[in-house]
Amino acid sequence: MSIRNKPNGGRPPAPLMDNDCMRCPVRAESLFGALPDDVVERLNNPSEHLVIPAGEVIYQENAEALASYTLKDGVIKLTRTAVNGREQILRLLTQGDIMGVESLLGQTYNHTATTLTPVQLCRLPLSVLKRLQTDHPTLNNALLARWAAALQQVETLAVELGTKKANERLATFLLYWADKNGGHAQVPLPLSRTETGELLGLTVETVSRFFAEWKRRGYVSEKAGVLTLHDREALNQLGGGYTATKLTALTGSPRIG
Amino acid sequence: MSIRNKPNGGRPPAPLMDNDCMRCPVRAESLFGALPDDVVERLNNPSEHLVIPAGEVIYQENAEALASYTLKDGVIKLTRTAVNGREQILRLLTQGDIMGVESLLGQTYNHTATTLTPVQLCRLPLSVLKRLQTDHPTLNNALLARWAAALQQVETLAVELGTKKANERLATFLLYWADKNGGHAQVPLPLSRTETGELLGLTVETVSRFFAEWKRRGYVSEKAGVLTLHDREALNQLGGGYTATKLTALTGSPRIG
DNA sequence: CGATCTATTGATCACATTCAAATTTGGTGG
DNA sequence: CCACCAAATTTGAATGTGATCAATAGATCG
Repeated sequence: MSIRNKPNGGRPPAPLMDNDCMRCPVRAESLFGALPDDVVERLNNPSEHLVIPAGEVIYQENAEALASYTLKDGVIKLTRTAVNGREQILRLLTQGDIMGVESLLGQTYNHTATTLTPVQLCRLPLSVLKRLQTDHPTLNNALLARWAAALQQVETLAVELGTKKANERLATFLLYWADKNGGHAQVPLPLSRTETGELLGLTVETVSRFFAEWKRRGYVSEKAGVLTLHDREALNQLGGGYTATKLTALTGSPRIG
Repeated sequence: MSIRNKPNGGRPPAPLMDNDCMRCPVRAESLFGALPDDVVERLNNPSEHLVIPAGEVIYQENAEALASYTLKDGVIKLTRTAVNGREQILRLLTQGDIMGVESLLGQTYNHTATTLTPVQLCRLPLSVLKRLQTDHPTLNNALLARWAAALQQVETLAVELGTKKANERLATFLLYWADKNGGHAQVPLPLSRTETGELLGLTVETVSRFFAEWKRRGYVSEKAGVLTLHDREALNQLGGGYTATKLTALTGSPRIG
């Protein structure tokens, strides 16, 4: 079984889902951490729980937006396609992240969302979200915090793309990804070489070459889609140092209930 | 007098400022388009009007945030500095844009804000903005729309940086900038060659070379900091076509008053 | 007018892409 | 369990692009 077929990129799976938002394991960190219990109670009906295999497209850039989603387990990439046809991965979503909310302000999705691992999603029709937003203005605080975090992430990506060389970008990304997944030396890497290139503005071959070199040097190793970082310091020096993004925006997200 | 010393990059200056938010020429398009008249009325005291020459830093990345700003006239760049010391311009602000609001969710500014032309600003202490946000939840809608627009912009930048070549990025940028400034053939370009490079992830020399070549070919000309586009089609083909960003998010911003 | 900063141009070099081929991996069914 | 296939990865060689280094020309401001 490939890494891409392991839920949550190989991490311990979230507890089994039922259709009860109240008992949702990601509720606290999700958007609805901001909503009172009785409101979340009534969410049961409209929201819909989905289990989707790896490699599926959840929605397409520019398609009419019908729903937003909360990612309960697994990894999803958000991409945009340039005029020349090349793809750019803009964000990688993991447990607790939301997507498709941008259509609150437009009619269409801004990205294509594709599963990189099997995924558990909670689907919320936009109509419901819009009503919630009207009825509970505090929800906007949570949305604002999410938007701010997304902006931070994409800004960081733009700085990487605009100021660093191939090996620096790749090294920084590996450290970032390990950090994001608990900071352990072992980390599932659900991105193919091609996808890693699409994130970092590089070709498959370039990505592959640096991986190969770093394996030779003993900086990293890889087995069954799980990456092991043996020499963070070496990568750190290559990447020019990785500093965790300020996440105050998210951790400080309001809990009203 | 260089272009950088012309307010608003050489465009007709905004009407003379007084300290009256009610008569502010950018109020409708500004954040406070969302606020009722009587509330804006009371803004007179706390908000402060500033006139600042070109080349000044308004605030620094990571500095403690004390105020947010509305840009009434002129051009400002928002930059972040990478670990290796190289700068990345993330956004260019023009009339009606706001900045420094990210500190609502953190303690510090996320960017360094530098004037590219003389500038007229409206400074609003964060304490006031926070109070407004609490008292008028609808303000969050306007903030959300701004944040969404900013995210769109930076995502577009990331796609440019990640998927396009030097000449494509530069061509696209020129078309974008002309479009943003009313779509006329003549456009003030308040960026130095170095700064253009810092926006597009290129060196001064590379930027200069393409400008030179395109001048030779008659695609563009330049005089006193004003760029003239003679052959948009040529640039369009180079850049792979420029499509205006969806701005529904902004144009649809709620007006409550 | 002279000093200083910015832009241009040229020559060389390093990096990353491209094109092509070989190899490995993971999944399939015998 | 092994053989086989398709897809992904790795590796090599050649090319092209953009960076770097260096020198000149031009603009701006006191």
